[in-house]
Amino acid sequence: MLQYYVFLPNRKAPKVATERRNTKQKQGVIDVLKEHKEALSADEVLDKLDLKVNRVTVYRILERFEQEGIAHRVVGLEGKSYYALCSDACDSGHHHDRHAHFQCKSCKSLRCVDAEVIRPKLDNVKIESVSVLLTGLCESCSA
Amino acid sequence: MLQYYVFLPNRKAPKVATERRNTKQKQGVIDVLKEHKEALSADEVLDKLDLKVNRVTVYRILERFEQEGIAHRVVGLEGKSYYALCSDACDSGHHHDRHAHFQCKSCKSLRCVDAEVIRPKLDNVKIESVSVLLTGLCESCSA
DNA sequence: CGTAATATTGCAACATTATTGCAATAACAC
DNA sequence: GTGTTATTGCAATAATGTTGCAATATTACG
Ligand SMILES: [Mn+2]
Ligand SMILES: [Mn+2]
Ligand SMILES: [Zn+2]
Ligand SMILES: [Zn+2]
Repeated sequence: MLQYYVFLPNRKAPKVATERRNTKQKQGVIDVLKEHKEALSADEVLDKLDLKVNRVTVYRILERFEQEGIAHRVVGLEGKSYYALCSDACDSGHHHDRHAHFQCKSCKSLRCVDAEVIRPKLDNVKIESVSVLLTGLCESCSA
Repeated sequence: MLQYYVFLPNRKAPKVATERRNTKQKQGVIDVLKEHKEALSADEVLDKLDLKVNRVTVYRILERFEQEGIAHRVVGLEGKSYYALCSDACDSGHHHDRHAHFQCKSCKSLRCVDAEVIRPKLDNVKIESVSVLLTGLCESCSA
């Protein structure tokens, strides 16, 4: 069966198949993200990859996954980016995840939490995204 | 009149006065933050300072202002830190600002918005802070 | 299948933001 | 004024992410 960039179940093929190529590096990143419930930084992904992949490639893959709606990005309190696979049906360019995230102040681990986020109204400006980051001590660190 | 670290009106003097010293650099940073309604990054503060101050010093001053409850820090989507004076009565180590922030996707300008943020409950972990970052295009950039 | 087109990768260099160590300076208590 | 030491400035370093470009590997197509 011919596959067009099918990394995840229920994933639509892009209009022009040749625009995207299925590589073992991308698949590796997908696998790592799938295996971990926490959101991961580029370095964390790199560490957990079986395959030897260049640092820059991981950055580029994660960036593209975000654009394509395969993963979403969360900025931690230290300014680092963390990525997690999108659970909802996110489109290329439009994320529909509307959940909050939690980051541990101590170990910096960051994860999606099951708390829906509502989009407030603001005068004069149109709000395109809302990010909610909760912080505190995680289970391990508070024990 | 003798002043003990009195940069802002209604500011309590610390227990031991010698722990804190009133310098023209700190006063300069305070003045810059007071003059601008937007939250400012370290570099922006540096630019707007009349006084010539070292870059590292600005970082250190802003960091301490946050610890002392003089200013609060917001992390933008690019991972940079922005600072704004605390309006509420924030204590050393405890911020009581409970408002959201808005950042323009285009010009990256970031500002406090008058939308109160409630603290959600989470199982297993105690939430210590909540940050809400709204993004979109600011008035200037959408025109 | 074999070939051509080109998306993707790897490497090295660079950019940006922030931190650290340490000696020089300056604010404050007395 | 003098001494103590918090604060500053400077240079070096760290951490995260980006860019240019040549080499490579994936896909389309005959
Ligand atoms: Mn998430
Ligand atoms: Mn604010
Ligand atoms: Zn933790
Ligand atoms: Zn703008």
